[in-house]
Amino acid sequence: MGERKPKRADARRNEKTLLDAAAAVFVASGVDAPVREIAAKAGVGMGTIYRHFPTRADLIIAVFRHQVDACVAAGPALLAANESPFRALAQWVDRYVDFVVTKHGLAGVLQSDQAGTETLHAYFVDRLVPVCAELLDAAVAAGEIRAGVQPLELMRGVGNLCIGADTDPRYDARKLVGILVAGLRCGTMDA
Amino acid sequence: MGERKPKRADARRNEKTLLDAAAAVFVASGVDAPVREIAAKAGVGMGTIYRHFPTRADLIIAVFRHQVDACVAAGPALLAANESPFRALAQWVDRYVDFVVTKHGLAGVLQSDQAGTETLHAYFVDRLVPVCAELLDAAVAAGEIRAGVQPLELMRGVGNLCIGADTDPRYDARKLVGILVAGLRCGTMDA
DNA sequence: TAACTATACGGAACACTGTTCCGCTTGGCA
DNA sequence: TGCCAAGCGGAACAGTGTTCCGTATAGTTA
Repeated sequence: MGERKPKRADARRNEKTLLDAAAAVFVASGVDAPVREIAAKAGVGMGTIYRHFPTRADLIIAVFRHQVDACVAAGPALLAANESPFRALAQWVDRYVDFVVTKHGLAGVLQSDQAGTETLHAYFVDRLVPVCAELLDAAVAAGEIRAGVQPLELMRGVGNLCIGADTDPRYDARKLVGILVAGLRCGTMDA
Repeated sequence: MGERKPKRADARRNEKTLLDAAAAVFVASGVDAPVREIAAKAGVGMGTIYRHFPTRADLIIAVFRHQVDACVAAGPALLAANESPFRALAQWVDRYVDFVVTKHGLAGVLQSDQAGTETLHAYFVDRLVPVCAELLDAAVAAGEIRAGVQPLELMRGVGNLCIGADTDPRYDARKLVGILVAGLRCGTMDA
């Protein structure tokens, strides 16, 4: 598994053109830009875009795949480089937030329960949750944070906090995520 | 100010019918149910629904107005009833979360940057932020939480954390909000 | 080089949104 | 009873994501 059947030359060329165009449009108009805009930017018809990327979510995944991979790789690296697992976790979360916040509207698309988004959501979860789990477990084992927080919960919470950070300058997602992470240190809330 | 010009009898009747239908549909199909579905449920044409509620957001506001008012009223009450302003804040936030989480998709609509949602967003912010500010200030003044967190930030953060809580049983918004609130107690994060 | 075919392409068409428009109906009054 | 502004219904519009299918062509074979 892994190797794709070699496609026709024009198909390969179009796929790359589309990825470049999508990346450019995502930066310029946000991740929720119309598919037609991307097709137009690439100088390609609707059929072409949908044969290469069966759904909008697949295109988004393809564009951000490398950055997600980098984030996944950063987890163990931070854990190895830090004395404190908690600091590794905090830094990893910061890195993830930086990634999400700088892509206009990515956080919104990620959490939207619109049809067709399940693939995208699942991709991020599948890749990132295991890494988060590792960091979380290490921090718990070191006694630095409370136990009982699920990795999936934390990832979704962080992702959610990033929503709208790019459209409202009064809303500082990094700050709130910082507070959330700080909250992990305190014991269960005594309300 | 305050008193509306008296409308025709059928208009008043339709307005109430629409509110009831909308409330029912929101419960059954979520807050993002199609407008047509609400019109159908009310046995009314599209024109009628849009004359009474110029935009989807206005209808949502009308349906939830009472519950928002109740939440606004609860703020000062909790502050008066609690020895600790922090506990008042925590309880108030819990109450808000309960409200938002039990309305399918409300949190999502609230944060969506879709066109036409500004009114809805503005309504919630205008009503709730002052209350939040009061509680927040009191807790800061009592030295129970860190300073420097803006009321708007906290409200948006809490609202964001509620997104998707109704569609994924593995995601517990109340728990995460609890962690966020707990994070307010700790000093600035020492990453 | 010429023919042939699986592969790929373009873009019109579809289904579904929120919203607007306008001809028709009707409540309430003279 | 007759009038008409207020109100109504629902077709039509504009903007989504997605599908479909007739046409063009890359790559192979004669």
